[in-house]
Amino acid sequence: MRKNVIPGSFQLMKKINTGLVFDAIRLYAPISRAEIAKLLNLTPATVTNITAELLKRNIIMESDFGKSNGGRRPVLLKINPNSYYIISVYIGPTKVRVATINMESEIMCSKQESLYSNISFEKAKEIIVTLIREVIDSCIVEKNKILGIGVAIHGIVNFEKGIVVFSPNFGWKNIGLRDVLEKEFDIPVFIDRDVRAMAMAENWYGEGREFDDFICIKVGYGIGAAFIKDKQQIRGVSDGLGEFGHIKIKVDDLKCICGNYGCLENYASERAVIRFARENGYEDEFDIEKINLEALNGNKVIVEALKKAGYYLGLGVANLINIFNPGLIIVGGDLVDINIYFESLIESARENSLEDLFEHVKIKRAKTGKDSIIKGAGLLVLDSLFDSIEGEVIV
Amino acid sequence: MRKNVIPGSFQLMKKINTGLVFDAIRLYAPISRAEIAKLLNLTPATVTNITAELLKRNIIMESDFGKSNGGRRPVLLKINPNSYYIISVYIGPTKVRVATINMESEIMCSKQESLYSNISFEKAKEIIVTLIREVIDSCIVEKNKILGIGVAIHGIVNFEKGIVVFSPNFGWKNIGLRDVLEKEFDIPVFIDRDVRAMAMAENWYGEGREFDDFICIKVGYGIGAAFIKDKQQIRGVSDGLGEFGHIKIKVDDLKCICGNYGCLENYASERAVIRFARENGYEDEFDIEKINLEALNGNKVIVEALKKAGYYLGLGVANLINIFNPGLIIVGGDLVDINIYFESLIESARENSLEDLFEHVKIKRAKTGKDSIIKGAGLLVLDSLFDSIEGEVIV
DNA sequence: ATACTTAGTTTATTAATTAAATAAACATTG
DNA sequence: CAATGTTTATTTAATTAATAAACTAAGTAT
Repeated sequence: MRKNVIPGSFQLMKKINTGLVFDAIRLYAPISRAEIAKLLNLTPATVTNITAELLKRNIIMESDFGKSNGGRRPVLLKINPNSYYIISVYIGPTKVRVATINMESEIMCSKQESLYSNISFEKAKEIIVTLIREVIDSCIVEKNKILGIGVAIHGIVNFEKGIVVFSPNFGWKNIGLRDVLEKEFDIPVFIDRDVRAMAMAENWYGEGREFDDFICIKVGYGIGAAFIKDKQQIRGVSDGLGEFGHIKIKVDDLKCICGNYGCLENYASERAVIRFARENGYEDEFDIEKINLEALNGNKVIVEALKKAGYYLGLGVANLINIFNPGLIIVGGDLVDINIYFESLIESARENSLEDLFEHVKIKRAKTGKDSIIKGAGLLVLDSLFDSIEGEVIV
Repeated sequence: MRKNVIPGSFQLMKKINTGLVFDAIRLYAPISRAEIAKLLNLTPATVTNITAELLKRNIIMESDFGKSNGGRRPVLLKINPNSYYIISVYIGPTKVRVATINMESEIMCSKQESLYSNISFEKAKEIIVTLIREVIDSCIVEKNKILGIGVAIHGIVNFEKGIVVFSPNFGWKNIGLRDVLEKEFDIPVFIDRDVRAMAMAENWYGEGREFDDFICIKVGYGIGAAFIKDKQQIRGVSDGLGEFGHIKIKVDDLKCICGNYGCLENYASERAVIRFARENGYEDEFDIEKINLEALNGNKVIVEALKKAGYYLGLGVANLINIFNPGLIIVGGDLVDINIYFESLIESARENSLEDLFEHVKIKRAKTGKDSIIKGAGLLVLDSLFDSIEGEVIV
């Protein structure tokens, strides 16, 4: 039996158009009603109605007059940045960061705390809950202005069920994090994996702004991917989509932490760069900053290691291009910021993909920087703003 | 700027619901109005309205009474098989087949003709046009009952533009096949690649019937893939999605016809099986039937070649599983019908994918058999039945 | 000063779903 | 077996939200 059956209804119509208008303002503010109507193929009257409602709810505001185009001056609309707030949580492998962000994804205040390997969920929960309370208090946000809590976490997450399926660093398995936080704070909670949060940040504030569909890749200790289609996340049948680091690019080669052999992660991640360098006799301690420094200094072993890893990621990217014919691939992570790695990856992607397909794809570095994941976590909440079933919206 | 902006409107509402009702009848006929309403979350009144229109247009018909469930007996609806017809064309590497199919994708009559390598488009066009005329004549179809022409062709096709981008066997490049046929017959023409047609057949009449989303793989001389999401084809930014045969699974290994190295096609296609067998000293002439026979007879060289090729396809399939977390993968083609190959592929897919993801995927052989592509070509037309912009439908 | 443009709102209309009432046809039960 | 309740389907009226068209507002161009 089919699952995704959403019949046409007035609610749906309204939801679609309200969402489109909101998105148009998010993307192109300041923008006039007339422009929105043209952009979305809606009649001016419909735009007036919808914007009136958004204005009444304080979600948007009239900001200024635009320049006349030979007639009455347009009234420019924009998001009302501080009408509502979102609590963003990023649970990384070594620390947790909590922030209050506003409707324009600006960070109002932010606190963080260290985490350690194999920390129990109980302990971590206490830390997280405390940070959330602190952040709420320090921003003096009225509690009824908080739309919800968005959580990004490394590892495997089931968005629909709100469960942390597996968090390698902490050893957590099947933790019902959403329910815990919803019970604690009594507001809606959304949980997703880090790379998906990053993709959402790029979707609305980064390279993906002008695109409906793109692929986002995050290279770190491991490698993950997110797929955006029609500005929405695709999550796969069991919310497991995006284990891009575990595609096989070599047969029966190195064993991976996942138990299999020849996974891309072994050849293209930070782990891989370190291994390549070690194999060629580099003996110093190093982290990602050291690598970058050495690369800039022209250390041959490091340069070669970066080139090699970049080559392999390019191979993986080429596979995505050949399979999926995407228009945009966004790559993020510390390694990607190193030119040698990025250039090698581009060259390899070009070399290993079909020419006709490579011609149509743009490969870009993530634009949203250090805060992308925490901002993206918040966008999980914002994206649900017009999703409620009964036509009743959260706010 | 966003591209796929379809605002909510009455037209859209109607189109969605009419499409859903039609699809429900296609999939679950004979089915009553009440069941449709329950299935689709529509009110009985809406279903009455929509079915009344479909009845008036002769697209569906009332077939029989169902058993009472304690009240009035339901009236069962089904597709009116012979209300309209579709001309289906499959242009394979060595032959072209043309058929008339009815609304239930039954083949009413079918003719075929050989083609040869490097045949000019002019010659081929003449053959195809003649076959279409013959098929129309021999079925005594009133011309105004023909919905359109659906064409499936091997190689690279641009569905939107209706262009054959590249047909390796014939050496065709950028042929405007749709325009040629539309000018000739003055009815709508739709063109797509063979694997996508196959996917459509599986979508409505094969393993994909109960699924919204799946991946379809066709193994032949080469290897292609199609992606179905929400029962619709995904085609990629330049209609080039699905070059699954050209993902790299070995680094710097065998050169492929595409110019690159280490493509999956080199290790998992019919070509690969033949090469593996040759490498191990098998010298007879052989085609796919011979291979199957030898496999059944336990010829070790052939068996090993099949196992090896199956292993590699499984590796590619595992990559798809890891990347996309699909719920269903359908594999078709002559090789797949050979048990040794298929079993090896399943085992390899299991071995090379993440356990959590493999658990959620079903890997099935294509169910629609020899006629799948020609039927699928017709479904390209049927799927556009309610697509017209003005709310005016083709019929 | 007049005519024309563009922006945005208001009013009336329209399309299509939805709710509610009704009818048809059957099953169940005391 | 008559009365009652169910299920199926249609009809009617209500409702929703988009749309068309008229209109107001506020500008530019000549």
